[in-house]
Amino acid sequence: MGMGRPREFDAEVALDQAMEVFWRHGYEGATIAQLTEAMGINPPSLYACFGNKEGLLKAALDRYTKLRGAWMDEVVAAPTARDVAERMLIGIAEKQTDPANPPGCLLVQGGIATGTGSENVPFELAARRAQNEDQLRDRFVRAKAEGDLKPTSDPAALARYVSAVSVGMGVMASSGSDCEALRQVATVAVQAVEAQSADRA
Amino acid sequence: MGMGRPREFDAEVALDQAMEVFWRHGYEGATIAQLTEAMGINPPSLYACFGNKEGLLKAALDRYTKLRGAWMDEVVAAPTARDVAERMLIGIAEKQTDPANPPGCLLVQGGIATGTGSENVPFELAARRAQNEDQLRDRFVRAKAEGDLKPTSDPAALARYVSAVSVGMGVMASSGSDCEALRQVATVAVQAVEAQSADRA
DNA sequence: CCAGAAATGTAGTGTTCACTACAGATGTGG
DNA sequence: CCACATCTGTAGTGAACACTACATTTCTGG
Repeated sequence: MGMGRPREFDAEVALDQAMEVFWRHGYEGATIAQLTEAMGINPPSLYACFGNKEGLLKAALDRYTKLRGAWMDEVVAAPTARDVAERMLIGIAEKQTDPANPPGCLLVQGGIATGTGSENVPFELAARRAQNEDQLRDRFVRAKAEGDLKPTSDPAALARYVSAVSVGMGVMASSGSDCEALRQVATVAVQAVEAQSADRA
Repeated sequence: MGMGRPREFDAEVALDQAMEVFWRHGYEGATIAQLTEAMGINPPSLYACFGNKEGLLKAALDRYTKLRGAWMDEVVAAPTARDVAERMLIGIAEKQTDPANPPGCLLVQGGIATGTGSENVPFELAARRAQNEDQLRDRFVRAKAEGDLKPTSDPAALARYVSAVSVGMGVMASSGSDCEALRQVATVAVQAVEAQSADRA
């Protein structure tokens, strides 16, 4: 009894291509047509190999986390907690803007869908968030002028930081974190602003 | 020449309902059927009043930012930069987990689509992110045991914090922020971890 | 009370989507 | 070389989607 016709494509190479599509367009924004084209195969091959669209995503996530797992191991190998945080966050800044990859993180971006015809919606949302950031920056500029923030502080960077933490908390909340968890994040986050504040008189 | 039949629904009330649907399901995840049902109107009324789905989203965003604008005014009225940050971030922790509203922030959640049949994808992504957080927490527990972090520090909260900042940076990157902007955020963020570190010997 | 203007409800339209039936191709074991 | 198992390409399938034609209703101005 024969073993059947062998597969004509490399599953790992195909997964890399699928990962890129999910990364760039999100789970729902990625269509089977886009995926099969990027993977260089036809729909029946995709379904025979990965079950369905969600199975393909999970396989791509496995590959993604495996690739990043090696990097995370390096991160936690840093000598101090401070250095761990620095290595991780600075590394993320570089990785997530590396033109070799789609921007952002698959684990976040995968949930952001930009189906054909509504690619501008994410930018519309980003523009609204930027308004908040501007308002914060103006306030921090004033704080610096008043001597409330250190002369060496960067009000724009601080505003961006608070805005980024807010966004992170928003994603956490939407995936089920409770108020206490968010409050813990907020409490820690405030300490960075405190570190930029002038000493009390 | 008559003025036509008057509208039978209140546009602002309908917008509130639409905002809730976009907030809960994201832009693409929200279907016209869901929107019209929540708004208590039929599709032709929706299109006559708001143009199309994207027009409805923008109107809902306008209403959302208007509602939050009042709150942001209170936030920036705090006496110091530190208090501004605290008021904002603690307030967000409470608002985004308030059961009266969908979880998270419309300005972020609007871009996260969970169309019918794939509601579990965001949780799948969240679970993968939680793995990273666990790894960080373990590392920070060790750091505390080694005396690297202060005895009063909370390793789990620190890990959640670093994870939240990472997510926020991911969203920023995906909406166009460059490496330098992210690096600024990272640099500020590290200072909160530094504040929890024991003094150098 | 009547003519015109605008909103409403019903019932679709064409398109796109994830997914699959089917026939042919290509391999292995006996 | 033959029976069988598995992959491949073509060509669809039904369902869901955003959006709309149309007839009807409800109002205003004269």
